[in-house]
Amino acid sequence: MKYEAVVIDASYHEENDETIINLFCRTKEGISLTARVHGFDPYFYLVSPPDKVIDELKNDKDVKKIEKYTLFVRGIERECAKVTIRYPYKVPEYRKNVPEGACLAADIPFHLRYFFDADLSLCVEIEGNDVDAETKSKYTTDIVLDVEKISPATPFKVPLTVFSFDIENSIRENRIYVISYAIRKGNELIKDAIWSDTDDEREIIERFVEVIKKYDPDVITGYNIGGYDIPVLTERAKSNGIKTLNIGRDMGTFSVSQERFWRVHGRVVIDVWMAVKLRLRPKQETLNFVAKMLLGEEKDDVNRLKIDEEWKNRREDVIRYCIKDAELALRILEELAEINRGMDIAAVAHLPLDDAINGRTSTLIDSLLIREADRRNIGVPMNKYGGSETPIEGGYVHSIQPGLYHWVIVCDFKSMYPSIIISKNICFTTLSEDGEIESPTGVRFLSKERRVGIVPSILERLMAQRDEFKKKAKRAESAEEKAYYDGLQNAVKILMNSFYGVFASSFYRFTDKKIGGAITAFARENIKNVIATLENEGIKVIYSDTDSVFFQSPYKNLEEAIKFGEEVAGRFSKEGMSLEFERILEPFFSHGKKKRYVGKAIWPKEEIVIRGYETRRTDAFDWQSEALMEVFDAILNSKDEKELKAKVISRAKKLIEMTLNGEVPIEKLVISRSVRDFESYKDASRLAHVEVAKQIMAEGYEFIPGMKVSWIVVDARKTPQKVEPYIEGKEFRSKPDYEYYARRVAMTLSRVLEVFGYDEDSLFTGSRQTSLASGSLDSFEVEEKRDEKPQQKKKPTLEDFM
DNA sequence: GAACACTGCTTACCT
DNA sequence: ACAGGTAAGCAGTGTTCT
Repeated sequence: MKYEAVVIDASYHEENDETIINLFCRTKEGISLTARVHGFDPYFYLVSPPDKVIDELKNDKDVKKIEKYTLFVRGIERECAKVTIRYPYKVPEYRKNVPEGACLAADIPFHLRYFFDADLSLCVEIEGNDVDAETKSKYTTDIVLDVEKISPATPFKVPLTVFSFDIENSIRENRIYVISYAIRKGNELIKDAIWSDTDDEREIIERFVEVIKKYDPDVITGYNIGGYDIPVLTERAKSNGIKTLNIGRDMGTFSVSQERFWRVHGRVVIDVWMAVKLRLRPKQETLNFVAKMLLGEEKDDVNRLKIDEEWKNRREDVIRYCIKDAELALRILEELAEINRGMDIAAVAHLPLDDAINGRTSTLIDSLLIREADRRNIGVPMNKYGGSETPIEGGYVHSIQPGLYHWVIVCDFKSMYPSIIISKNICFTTLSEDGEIESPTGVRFLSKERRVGIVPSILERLMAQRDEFKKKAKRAESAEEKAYYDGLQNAVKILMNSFYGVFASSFYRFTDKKIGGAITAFARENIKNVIATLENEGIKVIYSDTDSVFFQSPYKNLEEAIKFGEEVAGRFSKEGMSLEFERILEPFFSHGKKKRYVGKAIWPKEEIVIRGYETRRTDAFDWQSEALMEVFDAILNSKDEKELKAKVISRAKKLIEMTLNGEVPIEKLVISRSVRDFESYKDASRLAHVEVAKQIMAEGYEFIPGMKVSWIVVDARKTPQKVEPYIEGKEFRSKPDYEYYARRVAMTLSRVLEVFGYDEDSLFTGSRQTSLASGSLDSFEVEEKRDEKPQQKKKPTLEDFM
């Protein structure tokens, strides 16, 4: 029988003195399948090993084979020994006895080592034989095969079974009352809950395990399961004398890898909270807040703080509430398309789904790079941990003069760092003192003619692949097909842009700081050259950040501005570097600080573009963001200075006055911030957000490091300022410090408004402004900005507005 | 003693 | 355990002005 399937997760285990690799799959037909691979042994390389070492290894009963290889290591060909051993778990023992740098490829997870060597990808074609009944009983999948033949298959999509769960347990004694679940299987949504009339906890857990076995899900998910539900389940199973919680497809249990990352063989564990944090960046991260925001639905009304009484008095409601939680988490995950995204990354990085979703960025790069290195007999060094080096210099950011500008053209280099790597042949395999390509840092790389770097060639391939997917998306005949290719091209883009980061990191196996430094140096040189050239032509360059350049169009009409933008973009696109004409902003405003601007895009589509400002920040309170937004609206839409002033000054004053008078809904004053592990702070005792986290824990609410907490400032005159937690659904009784809030609003608005002084010429010209005497506009004075070093100015105070 | 300047720590953002 | 560059708020400390 031949199966086409996606590899959900891969693991290995010992069986009768043999290491077996398990590939846990879901087939095209929707069958769950375990493919068992026999006969693959772990190995590593030793660089120029002394004869003595080889002799020792030859006599080692755990060493199966020693072969000679010539590998390219640190710039030259070296004699190496490939050492094949019996057990994967023994590899660390061998590598720790070898001097640094003399051991290669001894830190690659064994299941990935196999994946790379067999050149597999997310989608595979498997042929094999059914195993005997006894072996089959060790797995939960529909089919268990011993693999005869396996090969990569062209990517396809398979609907996965996703299992979301939620636990309600007693606060007093930790005991589990109910476990609910919501399962997506095809188009079906199955919802139910497990509890016991006699409150037999062991029975609840055992029935939960049965449900997992029955539905055999590919993904286990839930809201905050990593920090809460899984630890509770694991602990309660232990307390009940359950030896292994057979959740895995190999009947294994959860294991924790690095702090809060849970894994279980055969399934992908996804914490919806993590996905939400990453994709949505919401102001608050509670399930209720996110569900409301994303699905327009709220949780049922059960008081979790009084769960013991609730369970006694309104059991049905608690069960319903619990089911709803599991369902909401599932639907949020679907809304975020997190699994699809993971499948796309896995497909282009050629990894099992779990490694693509829960793995590190370096794993994605490893997957491409190690295969290519092996093909070309290039030694694969190990990652080097510890040792923090001096950071390399990053991107160039052009300082920005405060003001309102018109007809601003934005261009940016497409995939700038990957383009530089390709065009300058930057790679650890081309790094050489007698290279012909010299970076501004003085580091040299060999020309393509002498040696094509493996990183540049991989990136070139990815670029071509991305173009191909883009073409297919364009030609797609259905919306579904278009979305499919669009997902893949986006995954390739993410992958390409991840290369620079790992090469600039201090621990990655192929990293050399000289490489990362050379990339950014070329980038700075390039963008500075664009800026200088434009300025020489008399074009006013307004701003630039890393790979983008904002400049004023000499033409104040759409048709000619577009033509000009296209002309500039075309002119600076060369040597594989493509400058793209991104948009026209009319008008464009900044108060003179880098990474903060706002503009009205009029081409290619109409939209408001805001970067950096409080409206983008999750730690600003809504009232502050909304007030600033009103000001931006006025700035972007006023016909002239008079209209702007008429609109905005009195309105700003009014908003601040309202704040001072407490005429603000309390929920618009909520401030939220993330809180790390308490131990990680230098001095946690005076940080408002940390105090809030401690307080909500003391009140019995869930808090897990990394979570956002919310509060309201009630007295800012005290040091440290006095704050109180703000908890949804709980009435806030204290009085906010309205003066504090008014001052914060005043600060935010004045930063922007002080750009507009009384000098009529300076307004709406976008030209550099001259210093203005403050006049009847209260404190909205404008100061001259000179190059990099802005002068210190007097802080505007609340009184300035009154 | 209030006001201010400056530093260190912290978070979130931009590319 | 993918990078660096940047703004801004708060606490603490030292300095200056009143």
